[in-house]
Amino acid sequence: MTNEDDFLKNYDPRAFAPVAVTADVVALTIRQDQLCVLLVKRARPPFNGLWALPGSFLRPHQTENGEQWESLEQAAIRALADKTGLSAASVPEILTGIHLEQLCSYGEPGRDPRMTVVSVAYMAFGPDFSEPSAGTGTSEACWVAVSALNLTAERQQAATEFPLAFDHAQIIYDGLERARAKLEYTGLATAFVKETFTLADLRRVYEIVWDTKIHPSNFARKLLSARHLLVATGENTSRGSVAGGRRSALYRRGASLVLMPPILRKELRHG
Amino acid sequence: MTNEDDFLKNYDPRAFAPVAVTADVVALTIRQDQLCVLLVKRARPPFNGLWALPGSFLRPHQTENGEQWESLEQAAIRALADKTGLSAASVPEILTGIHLEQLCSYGEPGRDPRMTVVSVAYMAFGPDFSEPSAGTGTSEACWVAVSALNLTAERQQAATEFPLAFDHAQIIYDGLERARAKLEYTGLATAFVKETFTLADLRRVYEIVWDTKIHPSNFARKLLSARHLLVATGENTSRGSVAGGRRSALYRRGASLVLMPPILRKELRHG
DNA sequence: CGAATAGTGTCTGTAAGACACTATTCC
DNA sequence: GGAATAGTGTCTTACAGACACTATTCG
Repeated sequence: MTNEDDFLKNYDPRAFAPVAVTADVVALTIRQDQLCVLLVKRARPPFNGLWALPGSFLRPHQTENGEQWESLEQAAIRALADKTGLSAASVPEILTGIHLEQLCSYGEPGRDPRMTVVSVAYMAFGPDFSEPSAGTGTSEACWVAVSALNLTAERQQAATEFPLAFDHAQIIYDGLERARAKLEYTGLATAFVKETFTLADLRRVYEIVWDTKIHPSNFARKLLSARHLLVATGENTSRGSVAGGRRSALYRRGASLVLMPPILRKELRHG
Repeated sequence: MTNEDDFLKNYDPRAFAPVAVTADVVALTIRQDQLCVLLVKRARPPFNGLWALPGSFLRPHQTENGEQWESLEQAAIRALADKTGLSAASVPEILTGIHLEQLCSYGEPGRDPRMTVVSVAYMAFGPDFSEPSAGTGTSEACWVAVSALNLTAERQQAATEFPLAFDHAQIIYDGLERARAKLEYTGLATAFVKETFTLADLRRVYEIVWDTKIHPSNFARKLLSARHLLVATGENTSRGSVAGGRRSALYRRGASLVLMPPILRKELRHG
């Protein structure tokens, strides 16, 4: 393959017009009975002062073998770490118990006024990220209830306290749809709770993300009938709720991530 | 916002190290009772002589307002048109009745030996694309039965007549999974058949994509019970099959794209 | 004890899968 | 007529949703 070798030696990557790639993260968690997304307040143009998803340009870093590029997923993790004031050292730590997955890519011309930017959006689900604090290029970072974003069915925003930069309203909208859909047929809800949890904890996740009430006993029957989704620890909670009540059994994530048969949202049933 | 304006005026996009973005298309259709994917044979390095998905670098084109970049979707359509010998003029035409959707993005360092390349993969589903012919940079283009690719569960290839370039084995594997999954809960099967079709045509799509047998009458009951998925045209086929048989009713896609309740694949039922 | 929560048992309606049976149509 | 396909009717089983009832636990 000397042909291939010659070709590569003479290849000039800068012959192409520049495109930039970013990894943006839609991080979701549940706080105070509300579904919240992690946002940062931009401290520089473009969209200075508006709110945005934590994101980062895909970039090379130095290794002993010279310049080495990071993967999209690494860039997403770095965005989550940088912009929330977590040290790079704690990256493996914040990933413990945090579920990261790719959402979608966005590349409409003009979505970034600087140049053509393709953003690969990721989703992060977690029970409790550490308290955010502003990172480079941002003046603030906080968890914002998604209801406060006033997202419309057209994936835009109505008047809000948190105006979003770029096309991030659209990305967050898509991310929420993904999260709601995945609760139906996967064990994603377990990503929102701590390592051990009760069925009531899980039910609360569904009720908050879907904004519905769910019948407790049927819910328990359904989740426990899915094989290898939940594993009983044999332990119980140390006490009932403040208002009284029996102590409930504790569970842990099982080997399976699929919820079969699925729980279908009422509004979607019957097409 | 003069601050923003100043910032943009002085912004140099070439300050960033180069990344390239491509749109690659996993085009699927059914030919001769086989699920087939569109592949091109590369006629230049890298991976000269190996098979690849039709793809194209995201690039600017000239308009009356100067340089304007295309969207990811436009690049995907262009890849489908260019590399299959269809003229650019026929692009709207080939899109008639072809369903295009984004699959996933791939950006592992080293996946392209030339430079860092992020590929945004799209899926295209159609009843019958026009006959492919080699485009720029390719020596051949044809529909290859996915079974001939010998894809393994690890998203690699076993020995095959069609060795794939880059990480395209992985992309195709992911695309097939997506297609199989979407048959369960959407009307995607209608994208594989002509504008009017019989229930047997649809059933054949399921049987080929899932590689299973499906009970005809239960299948019909299921699809007809999904509201607004199919619309009876009132017409029948002009004749039965070669071997005899009653004439069957013809249907058209309805307004709905969701199949609710879903048809679950046997191997996935019960978790 | 009374209120609140966890968990079990049971009934009912819906629908999936299986299959028998009728209706056509080609050869 | 015989084979093949389209479409209908019905039986059985499984399970979702509803709800009554028991078991705990806190104040």
